[in-house]
This record gives sequence, C-alpha cells and structure tokens, in this order.
Amino acid sequence: MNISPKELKQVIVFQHATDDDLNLILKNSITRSMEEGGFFFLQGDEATYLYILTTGQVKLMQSNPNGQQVNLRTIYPWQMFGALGAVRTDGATYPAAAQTLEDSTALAIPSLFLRSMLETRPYLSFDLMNLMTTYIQEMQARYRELATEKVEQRVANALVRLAGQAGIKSQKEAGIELSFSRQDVAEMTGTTLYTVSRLLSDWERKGIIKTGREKIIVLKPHDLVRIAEGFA
Amino acid sequence: MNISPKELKQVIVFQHATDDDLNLILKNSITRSMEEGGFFFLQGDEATYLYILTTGQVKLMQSNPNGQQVNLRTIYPWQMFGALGAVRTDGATYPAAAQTLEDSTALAIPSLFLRSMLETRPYLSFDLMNLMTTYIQEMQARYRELATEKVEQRVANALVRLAGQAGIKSQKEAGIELSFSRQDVAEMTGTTLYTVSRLLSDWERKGIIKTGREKIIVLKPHDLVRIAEGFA
DNA sequence: TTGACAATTTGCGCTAGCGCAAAGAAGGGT
DNA sequence: ACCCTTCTTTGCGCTAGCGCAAATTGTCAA
Repeated sequence: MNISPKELKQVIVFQHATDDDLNLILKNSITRSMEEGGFFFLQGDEATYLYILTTGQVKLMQSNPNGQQVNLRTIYPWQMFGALGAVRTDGATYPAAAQTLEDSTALAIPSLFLRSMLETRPYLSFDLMNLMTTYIQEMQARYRELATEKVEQRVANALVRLAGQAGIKSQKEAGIELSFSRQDVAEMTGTTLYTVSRLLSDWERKGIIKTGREKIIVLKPHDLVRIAEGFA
Repeated sequence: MNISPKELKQVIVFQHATDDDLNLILKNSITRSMEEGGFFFLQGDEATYLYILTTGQVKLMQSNPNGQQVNLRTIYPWQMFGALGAVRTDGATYPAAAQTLEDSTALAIPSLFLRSMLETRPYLSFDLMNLMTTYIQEMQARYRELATEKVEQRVANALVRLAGQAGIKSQKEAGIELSFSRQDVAEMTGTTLYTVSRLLSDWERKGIIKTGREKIIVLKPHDLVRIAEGFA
C-alpha cells in the first residue's frame, strides 16, 4: 500500500507540512493492517507509534478496572489516533485502546521519529496543540453532558452528532443511515444496551427514526435535536 | 504587584523559557485582581487573555443551557487557566467560566501577544502541547469514571484526589483538611448536594472523615480509596 | 434452505439517587 | 451578643434507569 504526500496532507496536523517533510514521514513509517475486531493497541501498551488511519474505522475506548468500558471516539480515515501516548516525552503508554470496527489500515509513525520532528518543526507542535485544544473542549462538553443531562437527551445528542460525522445518506429511505449497534451507542453515552433499545423503539414508533440490526436511520433530525435539548 | 521572572518560571509551560522571554511576557502582561466570587471570565466571552494565577484560588466551570453546572477543575497559584480559548487562532471564546473561590490575583497575558510568542518559540508550543495531553487524559479518565462508576465511588475518589492536590494537614486533627462545600463536591462529581451530604454523614459515622461547614477532614484516606475502588 | 449465532426487544422487579421541604448549625457583620 | 445569611442535614416519596431472563428477529455460511 502506497500513500502519496498529497493524501497525507489531508491530515489536519500535516496541513502545513512541506512535501519534503511529508516524504520524510512516509519514509520513516510503516503501514499496519488489522482485521475487524483487532486492536492496534491496548490501553496501557507502550506508545511506540502514532497512527493515521487510511482505510476502515477504529474506535478508541477506555476500560475501568472492572472491565466496563466507554467509547471515547470513533476514528475515520485520515484522522490521527494514539497521539496522546506517542507525543509524551516520558516513556508513555496509550491511555485508551484502539479496536477496529471493520478491516482497517493505518500508517504507523514511530514515536521517537515523531518527537524528533517536533523538535525541529514548530508548525507541527503548533498544529498538534490546536488539535488538542479541540479535543479538550469536546471532552469537557461531553463530560458536562454526562453530568447534567439525562439519558434520553444524551442518546438523542449522540445520534445527531453521529449523523453529522458518520452518517451516510440512506439509499432507500429519505434519511441518514448510521452503522452502530445498540451496545456501541450505549458505550458512547454512558448507559446500557437495554435503555438504548427502549429509546430507539420508542422513537421508531414516533416516526423519528427507523431501526435495523446495527443500523439506525435518522428520519427527522430536528426532532432529535429537540429531545437533546430537553423538550422530551 | 511585581512578579519576578524567577517566580514565573514555576509555571510548567514556562519552565524552559529564557529570562529574556520571561521579562518580555511580564512587560506585555497586566495583573488583574478579583474578589471572592468574582469572574475572570464567563463561558462564551471572547478569549482576550491567558491567565496565570498568582494568589488565591479559581474554579473553572461549565454550564449547560439550563444553568446546571459542573466543575471542571480548580486552579491554584502558578497554574494557567484560560489557555484553551486564548491559544486558538480563530476568534475564539472561553469554553468555561472562571470564578474565584477567594480573593485572587492573576497575571493576564494578551492572547495576541501569546500567539506571536508561539510562532517564534517552539519550546512554548511544545510544552503547552504536553500540558494539554495531560488535561485530555485527565478528562478522559473522569469521563469514564462518570460513565461507569457509581456516585459513592466518584465522591470518594474526588476526596482522595483533592486531599492530594488541595489538602492541608489539619492543625488539630490528625488528618488532611479540605475547604469545599457540599455543593462544590457535588459539582465535581456530577451529583447533588443532598447525596454528597448523606454520603459524608455516613462516612463521618464510620470515622473515615470529619466534617464541618465548608470543611472536610480526611482521617483515613485508605478507606476512601477502598470505597473508590468499589468495595463499598 | 436451514442452522447457528449475534443482535435486539420487551416484561418485570428493583434500587440508587434525585429533589422538595423544613429544621438545624455555623459564621460574619454591626 | 444578636441577627441574618448561608450551608448542612435528614425525612420522605418518587422515578429514571438498571439488568436479568426469555423470546424474537436478522444475517451469514454451508
């Protein structure tokens, strides 16, 4: 699999990189493929690579000591993951696990090489920092949501967000199709598979969505927004 | 109020700064004082300054549209706050509000000046980026905690953490004294003032802590750790 | 087409935690 | 020393959401 510098430039953090830098990165990196359900890394693994997803889909998740887990984020092609661990100068470990949702391929940039780049390429630190501010704000917002909103609102909100990010215009229905199981949605919103199922069934009865196995078609996004805002 | 470069170097992000840079920062900044209960900035304000707290205590909090709020973090002297808004290149706003818990003073560094420094001082971007990775990890951990742990565990955990960060060895009691109201603790853990009060009363009966008005003295931290880990 | 497996739905009972209300401390200022 | 304000406690009732269990449905492979 060959990646061109031009493709690599789609990555937000590399948008200001020179072609020379991009080639240098490509030369020093390897590609890793992983079949559905496999892990690029586990929580606590030593952070030896920073990854750029080129094909497929990856979910980042964190587990507590009892094994319960939450979904932190889903990664789509040309997004970066594993950056948190890889960037830290001390012998750092990944704070989350990265599991593929479908067969996936990623460019793996060695942490050591990355850090050497950071030292001599100010734009890289800067862009990376900017990306991180975005993450922090997002996490803070989700934290507040989890702390103050009730389940119904959080699930509605998640669907709205997903429709924007991961949605595909449905072929048959006039709506936006999402490919997530009830369990996935539960882990994204800090609730249980049962509660999600009940909510979705309810909304389907009301004609707001249409459901299927590992599939949710959003028919009336606006109604979901209203629910998310608390006008249940 | 005069701040010396040496003092300013306590700030993690400025640890690698030259004396010249530190003086430059001081020359371009102003100090702002704020009495207890006042706001350095509100959520949504245009991010014109990045602040370094020099004296006092500040809490960062985020509100949802209905006015319910969560505490994101408490700031102690020589910590930075307002960085998220100030760093972003687009005309950004603060994603949280900063309210003083006691009379406080802060060094206010203009965002524009800060950004000009970032462009020419790679170490600054780099250190700032490192600080941000720490924040992200912390927020992710708290998010997971909120999603998977029950209230009792979260409150116990918060006390343990606070004892480490903000604790003062109590004069009279053999314990670590914290100055937070029940409401504060509730906002930190995503629960209600009532539930916190009930838990604290319970723990006091068991001799794990001692309570007072806006005061919690941790007597047996280890017992709290056990509760936090789920051995209620 | 038929199995086998995984995802989903739904009934049911339960309890953790919410939140009102009212009473009881604890300070702080005058 | 007293009053007023703010914080805290606790009784009480309630419900959102959990989670087991069992039935049902959808998918894929042989």
